[in-house]
Amino acid sequence: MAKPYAKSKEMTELVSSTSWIDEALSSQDKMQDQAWSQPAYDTMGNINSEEQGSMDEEEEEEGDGEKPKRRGPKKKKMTKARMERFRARRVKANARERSRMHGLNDALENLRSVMPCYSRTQKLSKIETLRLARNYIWALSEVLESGQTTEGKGFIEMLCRGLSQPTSNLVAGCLQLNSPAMFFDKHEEKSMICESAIPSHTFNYQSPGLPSPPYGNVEAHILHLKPLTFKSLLNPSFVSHNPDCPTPPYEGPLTPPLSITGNFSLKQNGSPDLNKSYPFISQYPSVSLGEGHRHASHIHSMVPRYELPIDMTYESYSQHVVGSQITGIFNK
DNA sequence: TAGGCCATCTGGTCCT
DNA sequence: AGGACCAGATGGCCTA
Repeated sequence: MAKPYAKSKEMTELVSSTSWIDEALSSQDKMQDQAWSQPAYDTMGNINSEEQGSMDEEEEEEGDGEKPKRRGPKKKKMTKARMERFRARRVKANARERSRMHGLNDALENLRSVMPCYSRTQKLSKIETLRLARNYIWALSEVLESGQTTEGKGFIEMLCRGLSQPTSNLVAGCLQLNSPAMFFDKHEEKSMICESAIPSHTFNYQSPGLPSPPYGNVEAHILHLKPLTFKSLLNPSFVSHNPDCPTPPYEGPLTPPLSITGNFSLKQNGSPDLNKSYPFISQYPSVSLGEGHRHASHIHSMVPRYELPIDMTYESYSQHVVGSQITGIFNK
């Protein structure tokens, strides 16, 4: 089952460290040195005559008089010098490729950080990040064009389209948790929460009969939604131990607000908004945008994208924010 | 143990 | 020639 990917400790340290590449390079060089120090074999598994004879000529006529002559450029034999050059090229190319992929991953991490549901410890997989990003853009477009609210099932449905069930749970859990009013406005929705017999710790965002992850029918995903159980959320062990915990405790500086122009703008000076002790913290402190962007900015700021402060559990959050509303329901 | 996800290596292709 | 990009192969890690 696809689960939000959590990097191992070593991997996290490796990525965050600046010295990883040197170490990786040196260790890989060592390994490759060992590999390359072995006698050179040709494609048939025979020891290369150049290695045996230690000739330094780079090109040599191939001495097989039996096989028919081949057209095209003659295949150069791998002399020692050519092998060394090839090895050096290969090592450099590998390093470049690693660097390129790290750049790609950095970009992906940036993308993750502006998703409506972000955690550094429990990351969306690459493919799910891209899918969620696509949905996010689409959902925001819908909000802008049709005036649809971001605080409703419709918004969550748009976000969850095509996502795997675990990711849908994650996103829905995040957004529902931070938009409690959404599910307490209507009587029937209260009933759904109270009546849903939900096993253990998972968000019951599943749709019975739905193809298992990864990517079942989109409509099935969103049309069979049930709200999460706040009961499970209120269990501290759920927050601290459960791998499905939607947003682990906030653990770092806020992610930069997304500029409407498509650039990521980062407030250089501490924003008063960031220093406030919110029960949960908006990711988008007010930014100065042009008149034309005002509406878009407003819409964007409405997107329920929050992370819990580090010292706040879901329980304390729920008690603090939802208060008697939830308590009353659970006491039934 | 299978499956998902990942990083890395590698060879091919295209471009400068 | 060398760099960027890509896709396939491989093996490690993690979880159900």
